[in-house]
Formats: sequence, C-alpha cells, structure tokens
Amino acid sequence: MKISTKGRYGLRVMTDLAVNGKEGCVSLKDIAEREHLSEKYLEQIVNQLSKAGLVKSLRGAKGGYILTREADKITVEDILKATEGSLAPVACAEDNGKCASYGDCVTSFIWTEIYKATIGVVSSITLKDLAQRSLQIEKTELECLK
Amino acid sequence: MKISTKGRYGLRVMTDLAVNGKEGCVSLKDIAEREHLSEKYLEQIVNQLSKAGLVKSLRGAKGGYILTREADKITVEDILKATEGSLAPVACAEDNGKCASYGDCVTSFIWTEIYKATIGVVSSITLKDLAQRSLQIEKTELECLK
DNA sequence: GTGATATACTAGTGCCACAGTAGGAATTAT
DNA sequence: ATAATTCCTACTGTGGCACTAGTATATCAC
Repeated sequence: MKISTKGRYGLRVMTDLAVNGKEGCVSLKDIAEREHLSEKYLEQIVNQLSKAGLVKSLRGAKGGYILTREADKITVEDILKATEGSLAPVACAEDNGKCASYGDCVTSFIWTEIYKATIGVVSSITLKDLAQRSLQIEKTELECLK
Repeated sequence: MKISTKGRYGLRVMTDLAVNGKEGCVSLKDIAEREHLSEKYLEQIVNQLSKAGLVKSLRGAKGGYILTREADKITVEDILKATEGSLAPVACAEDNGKCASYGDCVTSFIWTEIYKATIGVVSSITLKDLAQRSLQIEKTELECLK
C-alpha cells in the first residue's frame, strides 16, 4: 500500500510547473535543481505525465514543459494515475463486477470501499491547491528567516 | 498502492478460522485445502497473525490455530496491519507531524487524508462481517445447485 | 516410547518492479 | 554551427514478493 517516488516526484514536478510556469515553459533542468531531484529520472516521469496529456513539451533550446490546462482543472488523481497506474488496492476493485467471481468473493467489497475512499480524497484536491500551499510554505519560510 | 497476497490470504485464513473454528482449533492443512493455498506459505502468514496476537497456536497432533478473541472484536485493520505492515501510503502519514519537514511538505496532507480514509474503511469492518458474508455466499451457492 | 501429526524456524530461489544511471538521437533558438 | 533541450532505449543494483524446502520441536494416541 505504498506510493512510489514516481507518484511523489510527479506531484512535485506538476506543482513546480504550476508555480513557475505561469508564462512560458520550464525546463527539466530548472525543476530538477529546485526540487533536488535527478534530471534524468524526472525525464521518465514527465514522459508519463506527457502521455497522460497533463503536460505539453517544447523541444530544443528554450524548450521545456507546460501544463495543458489550468491548475484547478488537474486533480491529484490525474497525476497519480499517470505516474502510479491504478490506485486500486487490487485489480478487481476498479471495475467492480467485471471479475467473474466478484460476487462470490468474501473480500471484494473491502477493496472497492478502500478504492472509493482513496479516489474521494485525491479527486477532490487540485493542482491549484498544491500550488497555493507551496507558495504559502515559501512565504512562511521567508518570514521565519527574518 | 497494492495489497499483496499476504494481506489477502491473511483475510481468507482468518475468515476460515472464524467460520470453521467455532469449537477447537483448525490445522493449516485443512485451511490450505479449503482455500486452495500453499500450506507452507500460509505457515509464514499465520506466523505473523500469531505474533500480532490475533491467533493462538497449538502444536502437535490435533493441533492448529484458533482465534484469540471473538470475531466481532477483530477488524480488517488488525489483520491487514499484521500481514501487510503499515497501511500508510508513505511513512510520514501514519505518525503525522513526526517527520521534521511534515509542515513544510506540500503533499503531506494528501497522504494523511488517504491514510485516514483507508483506516476508516478497514477499521469499520470486522471478521464477523466477513464470516457472515462467507456463510451467505456458501448458502447462495448451495441454493443455486438445487 | 514410538509413530503420526502439527507447528516453528531458517534458508534459499526465481521473478519483477523500483530507483535510478548512461548514452546517443532528434529538435530548436540564437 | 552550436548550445540547449527533449526523446528514446538500454542497462544496473537492490529489495520485496511469492513461494519451496528442510529440519527441529512439540503433542496426542496407542
């Protein structure tokens, strides 16, 4: 029941893009430096985000990545699905009923309930929420330094 | 975000014990046969359930395992914690605040919310619920055979 | 007290995903 | 042209999963 670095880094990359990509695109080099993450590893993760249609890439010098829609139209669910794959604790929970023995299975409803509860959380949090929180934290830190 | 066979088999073993262990203990051999699972593998899983204090073992001939308390006093949370380990999507979510940078972390609250939602589900389902469901399903199947 | 039946414990195995690293090809602004 | 950037593929070490295997230990029945 663990979230891998792909999911966690994916959220950080997207948050970084939401905060720093207001105008124009942002290069992975910049993101990797700000977030202290491997640029090469992020490359693979952003690739998944791109295939999921959450970011658009611009190749060549001055290139980079940019969100394809407004931050409040992208949910944590979108990002985690793109990077982690299904959030269902077992395969049958997602398309409940499709498993032939779903009805005969004593535990199937547990997985469906966990899945629904998880989706309820991640679908209600948007990238905009994360971006705002990120700015809030930065602000707090700056105030602390005074 | 997956539940492993340990957690899934653990639930089946416990349900089997709740249904078939009303009087006296049940051997792993019997459980393995009924559930179509490897006896040797179940040994390891039951060992974890035993260490967690959910079952008691009786060695020797006519030995086996028995629940340490009533089925309605054992939750799915108890069983999954014993077999899967923590149900938190990331370590910090369980003891929220203990991580030094919990407050500075943009995503920490997401993991805490997922964790709370998951616990909400599994702590509200008891082994008695599973046992009843198991009997219900058996009954249905028998009726179908007529 | 011997044998059959169980659990207890430890070690080993094959496989696959995770968490990267590495190198080169293709594209684009200057 | 060149520097900067994404794109694509392959490779690697580590660790957990899902078992299998073997031996030691305990208990009942006779």
